[in-house]
Amino acid sequence: MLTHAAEDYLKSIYKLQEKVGKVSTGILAEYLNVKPASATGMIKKLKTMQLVKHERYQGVTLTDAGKAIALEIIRHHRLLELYLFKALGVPWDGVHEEAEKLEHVISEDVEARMDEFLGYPTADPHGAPIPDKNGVVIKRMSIPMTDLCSGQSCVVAEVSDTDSALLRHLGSFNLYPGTAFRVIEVAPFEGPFTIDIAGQQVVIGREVAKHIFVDDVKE
Amino acid sequence: MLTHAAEDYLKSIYKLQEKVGKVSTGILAEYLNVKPASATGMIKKLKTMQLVKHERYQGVTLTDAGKAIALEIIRHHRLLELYLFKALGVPWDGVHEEAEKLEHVISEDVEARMDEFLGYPTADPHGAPIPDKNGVVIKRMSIPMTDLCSGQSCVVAEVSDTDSALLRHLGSFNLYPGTAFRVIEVAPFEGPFTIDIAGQQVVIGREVAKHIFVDDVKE
DNA sequence: AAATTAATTTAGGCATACCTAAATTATATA
DNA sequence: TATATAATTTAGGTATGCCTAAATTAATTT
Ligand SMILES: [Mn+2]
Ligand SMILES: [Mn+2]
Ligand SMILES: [Mn+2]
Ligand SMILES: [Mn+2]
Repeated sequence: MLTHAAEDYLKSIYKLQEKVGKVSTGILAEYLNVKPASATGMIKKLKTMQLVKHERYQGVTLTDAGKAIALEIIRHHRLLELYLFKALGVPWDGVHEEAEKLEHVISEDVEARMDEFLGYPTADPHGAPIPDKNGVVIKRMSIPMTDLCSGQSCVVAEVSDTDSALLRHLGSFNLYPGTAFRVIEVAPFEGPFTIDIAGQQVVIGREVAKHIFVDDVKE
Repeated sequence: MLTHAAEDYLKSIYKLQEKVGKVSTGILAEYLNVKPASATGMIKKLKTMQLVKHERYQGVTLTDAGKAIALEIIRHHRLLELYLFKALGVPWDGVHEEAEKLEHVISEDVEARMDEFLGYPTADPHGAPIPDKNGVVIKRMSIPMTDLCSGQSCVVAEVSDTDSALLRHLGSFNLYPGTAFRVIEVAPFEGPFTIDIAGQQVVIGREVAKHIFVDDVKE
Protein backbone atom coordinates (compact mmCIF):
# COMPACT_ATOMS: atom_id res chain seq x y z
CA MET A 1 0.00 0.00 0.00
CA LEU A 2 1.05 3.56 -0.75
CA THR A 3 1.53 6.29 1.82
CA HIS A 4 -0.97 9.15 2.04
CA ALA A 5 1.65 11.52 0.72
CA ALA A 6 2.37 9.34 -2.32
CA GLU A 7 -1.35 9.12 -3.07
CA ASP A 8 -1.68 12.90 -2.88
CA TYR A 9 1.21 13.33 -5.29
CA LEU A 10 -0.35 10.95 -7.81
CA LYS A 11 -3.71 12.67 -7.54
CA SER A 12 -2.12 16.08 -8.03
CA ILE A 13 -0.01 14.96 -10.98
CA TYR A 14 -3.16 13.61 -12.61
CA LYS A 15 -5.07 16.86 -12.19
CA LEU A 16 -2.20 19.04 -13.40
CA GLN A 17 -1.44 16.71 -16.29
CA GLU A 18 -5.02 17.13 -17.53
CA LYS A 19 -4.35 20.87 -17.95
CA VAL A 20 -0.66 21.10 -18.78
CA GLY A 21 0.48 17.78 -20.20
CA LYS A 22 3.91 17.26 -18.67
CA VAL A 23 3.94 18.50 -15.07
CA SER A 24 6.96 20.49 -13.91
CA THR A 25 8.42 19.95 -10.47
CA GLY A 26 7.76 23.57 -9.54
CA ILE A 27 4.09 23.53 -10.52
CA LEU A 28 3.59 20.27 -8.65
CA ALA A 29 5.33 21.57 -5.53
CA GLU A 30 3.32 24.79 -5.56
CA TYR A 31 0.06 22.84 -5.97
CA LEU A 32 0.91 20.66 -2.98
CA ASN A 33 2.23 23.50 -0.81
CA VAL A 34 5.61 21.86 -0.66
CA LYS A 35 9.11 22.92 -1.76
CA PRO A 36 10.39 21.82 -5.17
CA ALA A 37 13.12 19.76 -3.53
CA SER A 38 10.49 17.69 -1.73
CA ALA A 39 8.62 17.11 -4.97
CA THR A 40 11.84 15.92 -6.63
CA GLY A 41 12.29 13.44 -3.81
CA MET A 42 8.82 11.98 -4.11
CA ILE A 43 9.01 11.87 -7.90
CA LYS A 44 12.07 9.65 -7.57
CA LYS A 45 10.26 7.27 -5.23
CA LEU A 46 7.22 7.12 -7.50
CA LYS A 47 9.52 6.45 -10.45
CA THR A 48 11.13 3.43 -8.78
CA MET A 49 7.59 2.15 -8.19
CA GLN A 50 6.94 2.68 -11.92
CA LEU A 51 3.99 4.95 -11.18
CA VAL A 52 5.41 7.95 -13.06
CA LYS A 53 7.62 8.67 -16.05
CA HIS A 54 10.27 11.31 -15.48
CA GLU A 55 13.35 12.69 -17.24
CA ARG A 56 15.41 15.19 -15.25
CA TYR A 57 14.31 18.76 -15.88
CA GLN A 58 11.58 17.53 -18.24
CA GLY A 59 8.55 17.14 -15.98
CA VAL A 60 6.52 14.11 -14.80
CA THR A 61 3.62 12.17 -16.23
CA LEU A 62 1.75 9.19 -14.83
CA THR A 63 2.17 5.65 -16.08
CA ASP A 64 -1.00 3.63 -16.58
CA ALA A 65 -0.50 2.12 -13.13
CA GLY A 66 -0.04 5.58 -11.59
CA LYS A 67 -3.09 6.91 -13.37
CA ALA A 68 -5.21 4.04 -12.09
CA ILE A 69 -4.24 4.86 -8.50
CA ALA A 70 -4.80 8.58 -9.02
CA LEU A 71 -8.31 7.90 -10.35
CA GLU A 72 -9.01 5.57 -7.45
CA ILE A 73 -8.17 8.35 -4.96
CA ILE A 74 -10.14 10.94 -6.91
CA ARG A 75 -13.09 8.55 -6.93
CA HIS A 76 -12.85 8.18 -3.15
CA HIS A 77 -12.66 11.95 -2.72
CA ARG A 78 -15.66 12.79 -4.86
CA LEU A 79 -17.85 9.96 -3.62
CA LEU A 80 -17.03 11.01 -0.08
CA GLU A 81 -17.88 14.63 -0.79
CA LEU A 82 -21.26 13.66 -2.19
CA TYR A 83 -21.91 11.19 0.59
CA LEU A 84 -21.10 13.68 3.32
CA PHE A 85 -23.28 16.23 1.58
CA LYS A 86 -26.30 14.02 0.98
CA ALA A 87 -26.22 11.54 3.85
CA LEU A 88 -24.89 13.71 6.65
CA GLY A 89 -25.81 17.20 5.48
CA VAL A 90 -22.27 18.57 5.60
CA PRO A 91 -22.43 21.94 3.76
CA TRP A 92 -20.88 22.02 0.30
CA ASP A 93 -18.12 24.35 1.47
CA GLY A 94 -17.05 21.82 4.12
CA VAL A 95 -16.97 18.53 2.25
CA HIS A 96 -13.69 19.05 0.42
CA GLU A 97 -11.54 19.43 3.52
CA GLU A 98 -13.19 16.42 5.14
CA ALA A 99 -12.85 14.22 2.05
CA GLU A 100 -9.20 15.21 1.71
CA LYS A 101 -8.47 13.22 4.89
CA LEU A 102 -10.97 10.39 4.46
CA GLU A 103 -10.01 9.53 0.87
CA HIS A 104 -6.86 7.72 1.98
CA VAL A 105 -8.55 5.69 4.65
CA ILE A 106 -11.84 4.18 3.49
CA SER A 107 -11.99 0.59 2.28
CA GLU A 108 -13.22 -0.57 -1.10
CA ASP A 109 -16.20 -2.01 0.73
CA VAL A 110 -17.25 1.34 2.19
CA GLU A 111 -16.62 2.97 -1.19
CA ALA A 112 -18.99 0.47 -2.83
CA ARG A 113 -21.64 0.98 -0.13
CA MET A 114 -21.57 4.76 -0.49
CA ASP A 115 -21.77 4.37 -4.26
CA GLU A 116 -24.85 2.19 -3.93
CA PHE A 117 -26.46 4.49 -1.35
CA LEU A 118 -25.99 7.42 -3.71
CA GLY A 119 -27.36 5.54 -6.73
CA TYR A 120 -24.06 5.33 -8.64
CA PRO A 121 -23.64 9.09 -9.10
CA THR A 122 -21.48 10.69 -11.81
CA ALA A 123 -20.71 14.09 -10.26
CA ASP A 124 -19.73 15.46 -6.85
CA PRO A 125 -21.43 18.44 -5.13
CA HIS A 126 -19.21 20.86 -7.07
CA GLY A 127 -19.98 19.27 -10.42
CA ALA A 128 -16.69 17.40 -10.78
CA PRO A 129 -17.05 13.99 -12.46
CA ILE A 130 -16.75 10.86 -10.30
CA PRO A 131 -14.66 8.17 -12.01
CA ASP A 132 -16.50 4.83 -12.04
CA LYS A 133 -15.03 1.82 -10.30
CA ASN A 134 -13.02 0.95 -13.42
CA GLY A 135 -11.52 4.42 -13.53
CA VAL A 136 -13.60 5.69 -16.44
CA VAL A 137 -14.31 9.44 -16.24
CA ILE A 138 -17.04 11.17 -18.19
CA LYS A 139 -15.55 14.38 -19.56
CA ARG A 140 -17.89 17.33 -19.84
CA MET A 141 -17.33 20.05 -22.43
CA SER A 142 -17.66 22.99 -20.07
CA ILE A 143 -16.05 26.39 -20.59
CA PRO A 144 -14.97 29.04 -18.06
CA MET A 145 -17.63 31.63 -17.32
CA THR A 146 -15.10 34.30 -18.29
CA ASP A 147 -15.54 33.21 -21.93
CA LEU A 148 -19.21 34.23 -21.96
CA CYS A 149 -20.55 37.33 -23.71
CA SER A 150 -23.56 39.41 -22.78
CA GLY A 151 -26.84 37.88 -23.90
CA GLN A 152 -25.66 34.30 -23.59
CA SER A 153 -27.43 31.89 -21.28
CA CYS A 154 -25.96 28.71 -19.79
CA VAL A 155 -26.00 26.21 -16.96
CA VAL A 156 -23.40 25.92 -14.20
CA ALA A 157 -21.45 22.70 -14.80
CA GLU A 158 -18.73 22.84 -12.17
CA VAL A 159 -17.11 25.16 -9.64
CA SER A 160 -13.72 24.81 -8.01
CA ASP A 161 -14.02 23.25 -4.58
CA THR A 162 -10.87 24.17 -2.68
CA ASP A 163 -11.82 27.62 -1.41
CA SER A 164 -14.46 27.34 1.27
CA ALA A 165 -15.21 31.08 1.38
CA LEU A 166 -15.71 31.16 -2.39
CA LEU A 167 -18.18 28.29 -2.17
CA ARG A 168 -20.19 30.06 0.54
CA HIS A 169 -20.24 33.12 -1.67
CA LEU A 170 -21.50 31.14 -4.66
CA GLY A 171 -24.04 29.40 -2.47
CA SER A 172 -25.47 32.76 -1.43
CA PHE A 173 -26.39 33.34 -5.10
CA ASN A 174 -27.63 29.77 -5.61
CA LEU A 175 -24.80 29.21 -8.07
CA TYR A 176 -24.77 25.41 -7.78
CA PRO A 177 -24.11 22.93 -10.62
CA GLY A 178 -27.31 22.71 -12.62
CA THR A 179 -28.31 26.33 -11.98
CA ALA A 180 -29.16 28.23 -15.21
CA PHE A 181 -28.33 31.91 -15.71
CA ARG A 182 -28.09 34.53 -18.44
CA VAL A 183 -25.37 37.13 -18.88
CA ILE A 184 -26.90 40.61 -18.86
CA GLU A 185 -23.72 42.61 -19.11
CA VAL A 186 -19.97 42.18 -19.16
CA ALA A 187 -18.32 45.37 -17.91
CA PRO A 188 -15.42 46.53 -20.11
CA PHE A 189 -11.73 46.49 -19.11
CA GLU A 190 -11.91 43.00 -17.54
CA GLY A 191 -14.80 44.10 -15.39
CA PRO A 192 -17.44 42.08 -13.53
CA PHE A 193 -20.33 40.08 -14.97
CA THR A 194 -23.92 41.04 -14.31
CA ILE A 195 -26.11 37.97 -14.61
CA ASP A 196 -29.73 36.95 -14.17
CA ILE A 197 -30.43 33.90 -12.01
CA ALA A 198 -34.11 32.97 -11.84
CA GLY A 199 -35.13 36.61 -12.16
CA GLN A 200 -32.58 37.86 -9.62
CA GLN A 201 -29.85 40.19 -10.86
CA VAL A 202 -26.40 39.40 -9.45
CA VAL A 203 -22.92 40.86 -10.01
CA ILE A 204 -20.04 38.36 -10.21
CA GLY A 205 -16.45 39.62 -10.13
CA ARG A 206 -13.90 38.33 -12.66
CA GLU A 207 -11.84 36.52 -10.02
CA VAL A 208 -14.94 34.63 -8.95
CA ALA A 209 -16.05 33.98 -12.54
CA LYS A 210 -12.73 32.27 -13.27
CA HIS A 211 -13.73 29.51 -10.87
CA ILE A 212 -17.11 28.83 -12.50
CA PHE A 213 -17.43 26.52 -15.51
CA VAL A 214 -20.56 26.38 -17.63
CA ASP A 215 -22.40 24.18 -20.11
CA ASP A 216 -25.24 24.45 -22.63
CA VAL A 217 -24.29 27.92 -23.81
CA LYS A 218 -27.01 29.53 -25.97
CA GLU A 219 -27.50 33.02 -27.48
CA MET B 1 -2.92 18.09 17.00
CA LEU B 2 -1.63 14.69 18.04
CA THR B 3 -0.32 12.04 15.68
CA HIS B 4 -2.39 8.93 14.98
CA ALA B 5 0.14 6.86 16.87
CA ALA B 6 -0.06 9.07 19.95
CA GLU B 7 -3.85 8.87 19.89
CA ASP B 8 -3.70 5.08 19.68
CA TYR B 9 -1.35 4.95 22.67
CA LEU B 10 -3.68 7.13 24.75
CA LYS B 11 -6.69 5.03 23.80
CA SER B 12 -4.85 1.83 24.67
CA ILE B 13 -3.57 3.16 27.98
CA TYR B 14 -7.13 4.13 28.88
CA LYS B 15 -8.51 0.68 28.12
CA LEU B 16 -5.74 -1.18 29.94
CA GLN B 17 -5.90 1.21 32.89
CA GLU B 18 -9.57 0.36 33.34
CA LYS B 19 -8.58 -3.26 33.95
CA VAL B 20 -5.18 -3.10 35.57
CA GLY B 21 -4.72 0.33 37.16
CA LYS B 22 -1.14 1.26 36.37
CA VAL B 23 -0.19 0.06 32.88
CA SER B 24 3.22 -1.54 32.44
CA THR B 25 5.31 -0.82 29.37
CA GLY B 26 5.28 -4.48 28.39
CA ILE B 27 1.50 -4.88 28.54
CA LEU B 28 1.04 -1.70 26.57
CA ALA B 29 3.54 -2.75 23.93
CA GLU B 30 1.96 -6.17 23.57
CA TYR B 31 -1.52 -4.63 23.25
CA LEU B 32 -0.31 -2.33 20.48
CA ASN B 33 1.77 -4.98 18.67
CA VAL B 34 4.89 -2.96 19.22
CA LYS B 35 8.17 -3.62 21.04
CA PRO B 36 8.55 -2.41 24.65
CA ALA B 37 11.31 -0.01 23.60
CA SER B 38 8.91 1.72 21.23
CA ALA B 39 6.34 2.06 24.00
CA THR B 40 8.96 3.61 26.27
CA GLY B 41 9.73 6.14 23.56
CA MET B 42 6.12 7.19 23.10
CA ILE B 43 5.49 7.30 26.84
CA LYS B 44 8.27 9.86 27.12
CA LYS B 45 6.74 12.01 24.43
CA LEU B 46 3.30 11.81 25.99
CA LYS B 47 4.83 12.73 29.34
CA THR B 48 6.40 15.92 28.00
CA MET B 49 2.95 16.80 26.66
CA GLN B 50 1.57 16.14 30.17
CA LEU B 51 -0.87 13.55 28.88
CA VAL B 52 0.46 10.71 31.05
CA LYS B 53 2.06 10.24 34.45
CA HIS B 54 5.06 7.94 34.51
CA GLU B 55 7.83 6.92 36.92
CA ARG B 56 10.54 4.69 35.46
CA TYR B 57 9.74 0.98 35.90
CA GLN B 58 6.44 1.90 37.60
CA GLY B 59 3.95 1.94 34.72
CA VAL B 60 1.87 4.70 33.08
CA THR B 61 -1.46 6.31 33.84
CA LEU B 62 -3.33 9.05 32.02
CA THR B 63 -3.58 12.61 33.28
CA ASP B 64 -7.00 14.24 33.06
CA ALA B 65 -5.96 15.84 29.77
CA GLY B 66 -4.80 12.47 28.43
CA LYS B 67 -7.97 10.78 29.55
CA ALA B 68 -10.09 13.38 27.79
CA ILE B 69 -8.30 12.74 24.52
CA ALA B 70 -8.53 8.96 24.97
CA LEU B 71 -12.28 9.21 25.50
CA GLU B 72 -12.61 11.45 22.48
CA ILE B 73 -10.96 8.83 20.26
CA ILE B 74 -13.00 6.01 21.79
CA ARG B 75 -16.13 8.05 21.15
CA HIS B 76 -15.13 8.48 17.52
CA HIS B 77 -14.42 4.76 17.19
CA ARG B 78 -17.69 3.56 18.64
CA LEU B 79 -19.88 6.14 16.92
CA LEU B 80 -18.20 5.23 13.63
CA GLU B 81 -18.78 1.52 14.20
CA LEU B 82 -22.46 2.08 14.83
CA TYR B 83 -22.78 4.51 11.94
CA LEU B 84 -21.11 2.14 9.47
CA PHE B 85 -23.33 -0.66 10.75
CA LYS B 86 -26.63 1.20 10.66
CA ALA B 87 -26.22 3.70 7.84
CA LEU B 88 -24.08 1.73 5.41
CA GLY B 89 -24.83 -1.85 6.40
CA VAL B 90 -21.22 -2.82 7.07
CA PRO B 91 -21.37 -6.19 8.88
CA TRP B 92 -20.60 -6.14 12.60
CA ASP B 93 -17.41 -8.11 12.08
CA GLY B 94 -16.09 -5.44 9.68
CA VAL B 95 -16.79 -2.20 11.47
CA HIS B 96 -13.93 -2.37 13.97
CA GLU B 97 -11.14 -2.46 11.41
CA GLU B 98 -12.73 0.35 9.44
CA ALA B 99 -13.32 2.55 12.50
CA GLU B 100 -9.74 2.00 13.62
CA LYS B 101 -8.57 4.07 10.66
CA LEU B 102 -11.40 6.59 10.50
CA GLU B 103 -11.36 7.51 14.21
CA HIS B 104 -8.26 9.69 13.77
CA VAL B 105 -9.54 11.53 10.77
CA ILE B 106 -13.17 12.64 11.18
CA SER B 107 -13.99 16.18 12.28
CA GLU B 108 -16.04 17.15 15.31
CA ASP B 109 -18.70 18.27 12.86
CA VAL B 110 -19.03 14.85 11.26
CA GLU B 111 -18.95 13.25 14.71
CA ALA B 112 -21.89 15.44 15.77
CA ARG B 113 -23.83 14.68 12.57
CA MET B 114 -23.40 10.93 12.99
CA ASP B 115 -24.45 11.24 16.63
CA GLU B 116 -27.61 13.06 15.60
CA PHE B 117 -28.38 10.62 12.77
CA LEU B 118 -28.09 7.73 15.23
CA GLY B 119 -30.29 9.43 17.85
CA TYR B 120 -27.52 9.97 20.41
CA PRO B 121 -26.78 6.30 21.02
CA THR B 122 -25.07 4.93 24.12
CA ALA B 123 -23.61 1.66 22.83
CA ASP B 124 -21.79 0.43 19.72
CA PRO B 125 -22.72 -2.71 17.73
CA HIS B 126 -20.70 -4.87 20.14
CA GLY B 127 -22.35 -3.40 23.22
CA ALA B 128 -19.44 -1.17 24.26
CA PRO B 129 -20.55 2.15 25.77
CA ILE B 130 -20.16 5.30 23.67
CA PRO B 131 -18.79 8.20 25.77
CA ASP B 132 -20.97 11.30 25.36
CA LYS B 133 -19.50 14.49 23.94
CA ASN B 134 -18.34 15.54 27.39
CA GLY B 135 -16.50 12.27 27.89
CA VAL B 136 -19.00 10.73 30.29
CA VAL B 137 -19.22 6.95 29.99
CA ILE B 138 -22.11 4.89 31.33
CA LYS B 139 -20.59 1.87 33.02
CA ARG B 140 -22.57 -1.32 32.85
CA MET B 141 -22.25 -4.00 35.54
CA SER B 142 -21.72 -6.92 33.21
CA ILE B 143 -19.88 -10.14 34.10
CA PRO B 144 -18.01 -12.60 31.90
CA MET B 145 -20.14 -15.50 30.66
CA THR B 146 -17.58 -17.86 32.18
CA ASP B 147 -18.90 -16.87 35.64
CA LEU B 148 -22.35 -18.30 34.88
CA CYS B 149 -23.69 -21.55 36.37
CA SER B 150 -26.17 -23.95 34.84
CA GLY B 151 -29.76 -22.82 35.21
CA GLN B 152 -28.97 -19.11 35.13
CA SER B 153 -30.46 -16.90 32.45
CA CYS B 154 -29.08 -13.56 31.26
CA VAL B 155 -28.80 -11.05 28.45
CA VAL B 156 -25.72 -10.43 26.29
CA ALA B 157 -24.31 -7.02 27.23
CA GLU B 158 -21.09 -6.83 25.27
CA VAL B 159 -18.72 -8.91 23.17
CA SER B 160 -15.13 -8.15 22.29
CA ASP B 161 -14.85 -6.62 18.85
CA THR B 162 -11.29 -7.14 17.70
CA ASP B 163 -11.54 -10.66 16.29
CA SER B 164 -13.55 -10.66 13.10
CA ALA B 165 -13.85 -14.45 12.89
CA LEU B 166 -15.14 -14.65 16.46
CA LEU B 167 -17.81 -12.07 15.67
CA ARG B 168 -18.97 -14.03 12.63
CA HIS B 169 -19.14 -17.11 14.82
CA LEU B 170 -21.23 -15.32 17.44
CA GLY B 171 -23.44 -13.87 14.74
CA SER B 172 -24.22 -17.35 13.47
CA PHE B 173 -25.83 -18.05 16.88
CA ASN B 174 -27.53 -14.66 17.04
CA LEU B 175 -25.39 -13.81 20.04
CA TYR B 176 -25.74 -10.04 19.71
CA PRO B 177 -25.98 -7.52 22.57
CA GLY B 178 -29.53 -7.69 23.86
CA THR B 179 -29.96 -11.38 23.08
CA ALA B 180 -31.25 -13.40 26.09
CA PHE B 181 -30.15 -16.96 26.80
CA ARG B 182 -30.21 -19.56 29.58
CA VAL B 183 -27.37 -21.85 30.62
CA ILE B 184 -28.45 -25.47 30.33
CA GLU B 185 -25.22 -27.11 31.28
CA VAL B 186 -21.61 -26.26 32.12
CA ALA B 187 -19.38 -29.22 31.31
CA PRO B 188 -16.90 -30.09 34.08
CA PHE B 189 -13.10 -29.60 33.88
CA GLU B 190 -13.33 -26.16 32.26
CA GLY B 191 -15.60 -27.54 29.56
CA PRO B 192 -17.98 -25.82 27.15
CA PHE B 193 -21.33 -24.17 27.90
CA THR B 194 -24.55 -25.51 26.51
CA ILE B 195 -27.09 -22.72 26.29
CA ASP B 196 -30.62 -22.11 25.09
CA ILE B 197 -31.17 -19.15 22.76
CA ALA B 198 -34.81 -18.64 21.80
CA GLY B 199 -35.47 -22.38 21.97
CA GLN B 200 -32.31 -23.29 20.04
CA GLN B 201 -29.67 -25.30 21.87
CA VAL B 202 -26.11 -24.13 21.22
CA VAL B 203 -22.69 -25.18 22.51
CA ILE B 204 -20.21 -22.37 23.29
CA GLY B 205 -16.56 -23.19 24.00
CA ARG B 206 -14.77 -21.65 26.99
CA GLU B 207 -12.40 -19.60 24.82
CA VAL B 208 -15.39 -18.07 23.09
CA ALA B 209 -17.32 -17.58 26.35
CA LYS B 210 -14.44 -15.50 27.75
CA HIS B 211 -15.22 -12.85 25.15
CA ILE B 212 -18.92 -12.58 26.00
CA PHE B 213 -20.14 -10.36 28.85
CA VAL B 214 -23.63 -10.61 30.26
CA ASP B 215 -26.21 -8.65 32.23
CA ASP B 216 -29.47 -9.26 34.13
CA VAL B 217 -28.41 -12.62 35.54
CA LYS B 218 -31.30 -14.56 37.10
CA GLU B 219 -31.73 -18.07 38.49
C1' DA C 1 22.93 -11.28 50.91
C1' DA C 2 24.15 -12.88 46.37
C1' DA C 3 22.82 -14.52 42.07
C1' DT C 4 19.50 -15.32 38.62
C1' DT C 5 15.61 -13.87 35.90
C1' DA C 6 12.43 -10.60 34.07
C1' DA C 7 11.05 -5.99 32.87
C1' DT C 8 12.33 -1.65 31.32
C1' DT C 9 15.18 1.79 29.42
C1' DT C 10 19.01 3.54 26.58
C1' DA C 11 21.63 3.65 22.37
C1' DG C 12 22.00 3.42 17.74
C1' DG C 13 19.57 2.52 13.12
C1' DC C 14 16.07 2.64 9.39
C1' DA C 15 12.21 4.60 6.59
C1' DT C 16 9.12 8.39 5.50
C1' DA C 17 8.38 13.04 4.41
C1' DC C 18 9.40 17.28 4.98
C1' DC C 19 12.92 21.42 5.09
C1' DT C 20 17.01 24.92 3.60
C1' DA C 21 21.04 25.93 1.07
C1' DA C 22 24.17 24.96 -2.56
C1' DA C 23 25.12 23.00 -7.04
C1' DT C 24 23.63 21.98 -11.50
C1' DT C 25 21.13 22.35 -15.81
C1' DA C 26 18.13 24.68 -19.04
C1' DT C 27 16.34 28.79 -21.00
C1' DA C 28 16.17 33.67 -22.06
C1' DT C 29 18.62 37.92 -23.04
C1' DA C 30 22.19 40.84 -24.60
C1' DT D 1 28.02 33.21 -28.34
C1' DA D 2 28.49 34.57 -23.65
C1' DT D 3 26.01 35.76 -19.64
C1' DA D 4 22.21 36.27 -16.61
C1' DT D 5 18.05 34.22 -14.78
C1' DA D 6 15.02 30.64 -13.63
C1' DA D 7 13.99 25.88 -12.68
C1' DT D 8 15.46 21.67 -10.90
C1' DT D 9 18.25 18.54 -8.45
C1' DT D 10 21.58 17.20 -4.89
C1' DA D 11 23.29 17.34 -0.27
C1' DG D 12 22.60 17.49 4.32
C1' DG D 13 19.42 18.15 8.25
C1' DT D 14 14.90 17.67 11.28
C1' DA D 15 10.97 15.09 13.29
C1' DT D 16 8.12 10.90 13.81
C1' DG D 17 7.70 6.18 14.83
C1' DC D 18 9.24 2.04 14.45
C1' DC D 19 13.17 -1.61 15.12
C1' DT D 20 17.22 -4.58 17.50
C1' DA D 21 20.74 -5.11 20.81
C1' DA D 22 22.92 -3.75 24.98
C1' DA D 23 22.66 -1.76 29.51
C1' DT D 24 20.21 -0.93 33.54
C1' DT D 25 16.93 -1.65 37.26
C1' DA D 26 13.62 -4.43 39.84
C1' DA D 27 11.92 -8.70 41.55
C1' DT D 28 12.60 -13.57 42.69
C1' DT D 29 15.09 -17.47 44.09
C1' DT D 30 18.69 -19.81 46.55
MN1 LIG E 1 -11.49 2.51 -4.02
MN1 LIG F 1 -15.44 18.48 -5.16
MN1 LIG G 1 -14.60 14.30 18.56
MN1 LIG H 1 -16.91 -2.05 19.02
